Amino acid sequence: MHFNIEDFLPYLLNRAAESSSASFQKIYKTKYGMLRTEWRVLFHLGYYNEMTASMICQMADLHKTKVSRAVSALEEKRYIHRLWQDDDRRFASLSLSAQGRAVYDDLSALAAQFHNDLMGDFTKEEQVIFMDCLRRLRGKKTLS
Amino acid sequence: MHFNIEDFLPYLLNRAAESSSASFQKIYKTKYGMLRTEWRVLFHLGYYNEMTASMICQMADLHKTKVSRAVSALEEKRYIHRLWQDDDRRFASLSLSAQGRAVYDDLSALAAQFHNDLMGDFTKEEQVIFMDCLRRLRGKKTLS
DNA sequence: CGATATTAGTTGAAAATGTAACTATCAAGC
DNA sequence: GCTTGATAGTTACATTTTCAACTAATATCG
Repeated sequence: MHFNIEDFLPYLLNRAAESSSASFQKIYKTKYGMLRTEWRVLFHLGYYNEMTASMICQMADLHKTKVSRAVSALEEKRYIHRLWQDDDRRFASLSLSAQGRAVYDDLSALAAQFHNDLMGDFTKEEQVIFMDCLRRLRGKKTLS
Repeated sequence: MHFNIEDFLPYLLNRAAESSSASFQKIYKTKYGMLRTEWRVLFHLGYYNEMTASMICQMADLHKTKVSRAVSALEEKRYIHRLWQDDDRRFASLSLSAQGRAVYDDLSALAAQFHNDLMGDFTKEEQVIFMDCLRRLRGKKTLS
């Protein structure tokens, strides 16, 4: 059984992920002082409007400590509101502040543009297959 | 311009990369106590036989401090030899020890199997396109 | 040769992450 | 109501990573 470095899927995926994230990371980092997890939380809230931290954990497959810290950081930056629920006081409902919404609007527009730039090299057919493979891979755990 | 979370390529790539790395990571971590960078360095040496640290930095797109620490760790585990060159005493030629080679053989066989498991869901045509897209993406830096 | 610039690699401090233990609240069974 | 067990989220500590400064060796240019 031959093993070729450059063809090893997890490695290829990581290289592609790192390389594709790198330049976009610079944007939200320098422009808004956010870390990657903060950006992830922000765009989940921007997209779904209202979520609890544990919902974000599930959807984004992030550990609760990471989300907890990101939420604190975003709250300190005044990008989100945290509303502790009366019917179950363990939960807090999270949502974007007006300022956070503005940041989200700016970044999501850039993200969409960035996405299109990346995809631009591929034919329509390649795009469909590529995205489909990625989606099917996400969540799959082999050799457990 | 619409922005859909689940379709944002860097996010999809990161999710797929994290998920596909997670279970394999457990193997080299529990079985040989290695970190990801150490595994990367190890398989580069296994594949290319002899490299300097800076060659690994270039090929694997890793920062020199990360490689430096991984090399020290691998040397401490007696998986690699470090040979300082006489003609240019800044360089050290790195190579696997017999023990390191054995570890590499074991892990690369598992890696090949793991890779095939992951790819197993895709048709031959999908595989070709998918890998091709990944390779083209790696190295591309947009919106710089 | 001697000054300056590069290159290979290391190290220390600060930032970020992961792990496990923790608090606080609610739910279920008795 | 009271005990036990789950769930939401935080905190403390150890491990990793990052960033910048560092040493040591070679290269370049006068």
